[in-house]
Amino acid sequence: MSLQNQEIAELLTQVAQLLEIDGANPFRIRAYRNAALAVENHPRSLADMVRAQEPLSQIPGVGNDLAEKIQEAVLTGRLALREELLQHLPAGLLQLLRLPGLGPKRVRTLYLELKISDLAKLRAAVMANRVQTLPGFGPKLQAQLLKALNEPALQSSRRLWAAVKTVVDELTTMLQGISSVAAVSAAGSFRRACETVGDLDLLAAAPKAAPVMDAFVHFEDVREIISQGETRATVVLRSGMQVDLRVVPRESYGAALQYFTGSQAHNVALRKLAQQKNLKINEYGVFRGAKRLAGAEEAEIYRVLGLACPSPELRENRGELEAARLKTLPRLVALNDIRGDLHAHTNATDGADSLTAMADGARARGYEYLAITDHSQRVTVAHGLNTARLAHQLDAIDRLNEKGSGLLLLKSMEVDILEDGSLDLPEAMLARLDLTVCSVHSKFNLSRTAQTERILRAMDNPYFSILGHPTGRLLNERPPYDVDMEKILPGARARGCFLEVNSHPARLDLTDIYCREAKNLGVKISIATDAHAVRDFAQMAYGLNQARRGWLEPEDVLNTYAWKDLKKILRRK
DNA sequence: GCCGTTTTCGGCCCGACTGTTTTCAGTCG
Repeated sequence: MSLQNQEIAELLTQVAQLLEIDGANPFRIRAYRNAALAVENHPRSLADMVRAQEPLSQIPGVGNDLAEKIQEAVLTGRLALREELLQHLPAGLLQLLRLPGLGPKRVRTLYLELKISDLAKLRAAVMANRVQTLPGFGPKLQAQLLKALNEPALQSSRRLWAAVKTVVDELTTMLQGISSVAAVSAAGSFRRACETVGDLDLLAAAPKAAPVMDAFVHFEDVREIISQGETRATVVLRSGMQVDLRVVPRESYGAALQYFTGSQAHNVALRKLAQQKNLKINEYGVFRGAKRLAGAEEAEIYRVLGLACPSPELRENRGELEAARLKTLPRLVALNDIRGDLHAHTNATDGADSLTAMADGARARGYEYLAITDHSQRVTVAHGLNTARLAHQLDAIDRLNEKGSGLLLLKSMEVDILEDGSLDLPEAMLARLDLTVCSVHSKFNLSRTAQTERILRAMDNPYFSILGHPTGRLLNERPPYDVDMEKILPGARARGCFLEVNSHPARLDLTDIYCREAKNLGVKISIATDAHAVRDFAQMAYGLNQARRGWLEPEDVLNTYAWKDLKKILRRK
């Protein structure tokens, strides 16, 4: 199996880190880092491009030399340069780089002066008090290293966006309560609506930073202050989450918000663009010489560069700057475009609420329709419906619809895709449904080929409508099953099938990259909550995040259509 | 190592904070 883009990016990053410890030309190192970012964010599989003999040097940041190295990585799974570097720089040094306070220079010093090549040797040297006497080290740094070695949990773990949202709401409310604060926002990966967030970045506008910083570091939930300067502070909350706050004057708020929202790759590209126009961007504004051209509002920053303002979700340097220049940015799908939910369970299987309660909940959200998609028989742990119980439910739905409450209940089921690719419901029953959500709930560990064929075979069934949670992953818990999305998407296209973005905060598959690929192929997406209770309907926001990161517009999303139109879209030829 | 509507050579995004220093290097985002 050939390397994924992320694995190629990881190899390039490792080379950059090793070159850095080696003391190589900083600009050469940057070239490897830039290339790693470009590869990681590239919408197409580089392995496919190599196979199709498409030139990799068309990717910005990848020149002839790196194109050759990437090709080597794809074809052999290895990089000769990386292995040469590892001849004289042990791989354990890369672990040392992850400790806060240790960068390439200090790691190099540790290795050259004390032959420290891994975490265990570092611990021994720290315990023997030998680190604090090295040049560039001191007692405080040594103590900090010991602490980090003793608390591996401090090494950053990423949290679900939905979990961070709670913290953001709390902290922004607290900061907004300070009378001098003119504006507050989360920035960074949270604002870009990434599926997980590492450190949380917050930004506030106030004429004087000191009172805001003071309130922040004394917030009741703060466990530890990592650093505190005049305008920036970093704390760790009791939950272990690290939060950075930056305070700027109101006239710089837009520039700071742009800057701290990132992504890094987006900002680097934006600054290069500014340079070409003889402008300088920093977190205080856009400047020509000493003259500030913009700063108070984020959109101004883009405007003075001749760009439309891309939504934060798009800022990954995946073509949004080009689209901003051409004024062709997408009109991203939003909550008020959503007309219904196409994946929901009731207490007939593993849901918590009754059919009528779910219908009432959907109506309360202003939806036009709700598909009831209880599990099929095979999912015994969820008490899946057999033919008789499903028939009973369909009759109940008919009776509710006849009452005409303003909400249309769609007859559906989350039908299991069995190992051989057949569907877990007889054809006569499938024929009674308005649509189906078909999902894999077993045999996650099939080979990539077998798993892909299993799903494509299921899609051959004319009653297959939507592939539910397409990769089966649970963020921070379970990896996706091995499936070739580069085959599934065109396969769905050819068969008139659709894919789901599952809005459960830990699922969120389809991922952003594949949402975009689906859009490009003309495969429409269902953004669905997989609600197991009325309260879960609120999860729609999380699925929307992912869809927006994937550049989806209302017309790309099944459940933005009125039922009379959706019915036609779903119809198989 | 990449890149070019001033350049095929000579640049390369920018600033805050800390600790180790004695004016600043290293780290981080």
